[in-house]
Amino acid sequence: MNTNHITLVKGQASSSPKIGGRVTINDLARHLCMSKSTVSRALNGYSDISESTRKRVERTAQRLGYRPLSHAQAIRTGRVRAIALVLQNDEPDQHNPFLQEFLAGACEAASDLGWTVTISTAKSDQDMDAVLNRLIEERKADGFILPRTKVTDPRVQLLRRLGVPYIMFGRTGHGQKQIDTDSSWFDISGETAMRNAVIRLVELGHQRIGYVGSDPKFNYSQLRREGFTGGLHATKLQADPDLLRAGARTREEGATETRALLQLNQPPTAIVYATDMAALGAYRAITELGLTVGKDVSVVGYDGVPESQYVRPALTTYDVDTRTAGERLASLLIRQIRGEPAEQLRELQEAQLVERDSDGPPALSSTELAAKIQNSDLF
Amino acid sequence: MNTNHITLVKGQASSSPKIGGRVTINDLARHLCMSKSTVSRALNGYSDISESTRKRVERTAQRLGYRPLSHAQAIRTGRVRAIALVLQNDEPDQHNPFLQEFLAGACEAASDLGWTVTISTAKSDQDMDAVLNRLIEERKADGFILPRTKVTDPRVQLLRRLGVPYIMFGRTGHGQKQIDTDSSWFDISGETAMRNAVIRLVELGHQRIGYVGSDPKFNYSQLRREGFTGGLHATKLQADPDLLRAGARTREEGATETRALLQLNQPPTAIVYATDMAALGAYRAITELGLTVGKDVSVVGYDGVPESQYVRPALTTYDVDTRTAGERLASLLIRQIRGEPAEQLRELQEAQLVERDSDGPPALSSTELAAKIQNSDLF
DNA sequence: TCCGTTGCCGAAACCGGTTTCGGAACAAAT
DNA sequence: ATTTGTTCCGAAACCGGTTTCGGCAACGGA
Repeated sequence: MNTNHITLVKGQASSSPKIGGRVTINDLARHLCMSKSTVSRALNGYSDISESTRKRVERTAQRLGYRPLSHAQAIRTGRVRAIALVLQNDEPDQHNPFLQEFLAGACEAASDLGWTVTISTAKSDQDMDAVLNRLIEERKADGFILPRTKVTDPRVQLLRRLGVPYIMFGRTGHGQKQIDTDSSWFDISGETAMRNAVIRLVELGHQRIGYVGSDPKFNYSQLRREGFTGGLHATKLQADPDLLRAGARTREEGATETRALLQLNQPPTAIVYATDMAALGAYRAITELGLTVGKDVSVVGYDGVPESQYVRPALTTYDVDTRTAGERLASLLIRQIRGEPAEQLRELQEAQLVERDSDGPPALSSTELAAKIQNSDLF
Repeated sequence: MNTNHITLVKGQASSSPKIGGRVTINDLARHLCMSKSTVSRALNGYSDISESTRKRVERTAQRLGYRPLSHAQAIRTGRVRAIALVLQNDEPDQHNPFLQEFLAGACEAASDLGWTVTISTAKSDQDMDAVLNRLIEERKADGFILPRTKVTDPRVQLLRRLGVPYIMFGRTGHGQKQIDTDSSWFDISGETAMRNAVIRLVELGHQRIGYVGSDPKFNYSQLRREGFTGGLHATKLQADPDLLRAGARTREEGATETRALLQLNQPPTAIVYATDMAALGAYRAITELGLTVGKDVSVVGYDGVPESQYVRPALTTYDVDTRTAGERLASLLIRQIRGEPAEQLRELQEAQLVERDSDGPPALSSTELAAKIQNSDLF
């Protein structure tokens, strides 16, 4: 009777201020007739709780649908169980067709572990610094995913200085020199793709192969370019510096660089592009010279943008699995936050060749091609 | 001397457990020699704090760089100062080129007010329910932005039932019947654009104008279709049901619907598309029939996807300012959470016509066009 | 002069969790 | 029969804020 009376009174006392029907740790403790400290430790796997009570707590928590508020935990633990993604918004040709898939991957991975993803955007490098600082000061996230790693990346410097966990999408450093010895990263081996592209084209019979790179400030540009030259080396083709063009960030620049290549005395019969955007720009340049993509000039891209399957001829490219990238990045970052050493959390993945119609055996030799272009130029 | 001693001791006592150098409300109160409750009320604009002390508190807070932890506030207030965006991921042709701009707008608006954006993805309608429930239970957000409003939207039902603030990107209901009398929304008037497209084409000399709609489950599809028929009505053109095609969700379906239209006995000399994707699909269908886009068949799209400016001929379309949409949505939602009545937080914006090369005066009459198509079909 | 307001602030409770600390109960060792 | 450990749990402090409540001082009115 006595206990009954007590529970009744307690029940009343607690039910009136309860907001939104949430069940708190106090409700749970009351239900179990134990202290809330025991409940908390049971749920958090402390070793000084007996196996039997732990089970009991877990079952009841499950049954009552108890879910701790991450921000209530955060006030003591300092962890909000959230990771952040800060997008930089000042690049040209901003439309990123992969973003949704990337987010889907990251969100799913985070969600499976009971974490959430907060997102923010920055307009410039300075703004990026401000945004990161704000998120850190207000502890809106326990760690950061850094997309589009630059060769020297101010974000990395800031986060490392503050000791905040982060993971890069892309490596820093290239060639032999691995600059970051203590960062974790996930990346897709663009250099392998570029290398394979060269080998593929050589096997198709090409002798002169051009290359159009991407924005040199991003680390992947360096890597892809090295992959390309590595491919030349592997196939014993000599590297003609005239055939190496850098820095096509947009479709238009891709067209411009392509024109430059095709107007050489010895134009390439095939061109490898560091990005699909540049490759798509090339279509126009090639067509305008009266040439046919995939016959007169072979084109190979990289990224696997959706448009690549719709252009005519469809673009042969190396497809990047962006969804998996998001997934791996989130999951690796969370593991890092949970204490695993950053330098052990690294993964490299290959891009997938998608063979389509924009490349094939050369229809003409470089010299013949030059003549044809010379001709069309007269108009 | 005495005070000096005290501050020293207190400073020591507080500096040792201080984590990450953050300045807390206790630090601030100590600095100001007042109670933390006064500090809190001063910063939150309570009326029982004198103007002079409020100023003093604010200045010192500024100087010391004090920023309250939103999750520490949340535990008492129930507000985390965050809005959520849940993306649904099961649509075909998933690549949303606008997402980044949309996010940029939303993040910037939120950030300016000191709020953050958390993001999540759902794989299906049921999953959407689960994701929303989780975010609400764990109070990860104070309100939700719902993109791609459906005609009957389960998300709206759930959130309304739970009394959680939300704002729709798009209206529900169409025609005369405004179903939601108490929801807030932001939308772009697709119906006006469709209507204007018809008027524009009629002024160019077209008599038979076709329409290819979008996925009927989305509310905007209904609205745009009504806009199109409204345009016919306004120009005294009679509405031929054969010329109305529904439900092209992808490029391929856009091509299919276009073929169906062009193989009518009296084909349209111009076609209006509810989405650019469908319009881009039409290019192939039109070309395959030996016709020229912009001469034999005029094409007008809607959305303003980046690709629309790169196809040849460049696509005339109605451009949607997605960035502003994100900005307005976030800012309206936050105002709603802060207490403004939802039904007063509604905004409608117009899409911008971008005149390009895919439409023009009809080269042939409908009958001549039919003959030409008949001919090409023989091959 | 006394009293009732009013303005302004501090003390303390509170929010929902985590973590420290100490002690009860029991078993094993001396 | 004590001592010494273990095992396991409760009480209470704590995290960084907000909010309630009460009280002191000054002020105005009678």
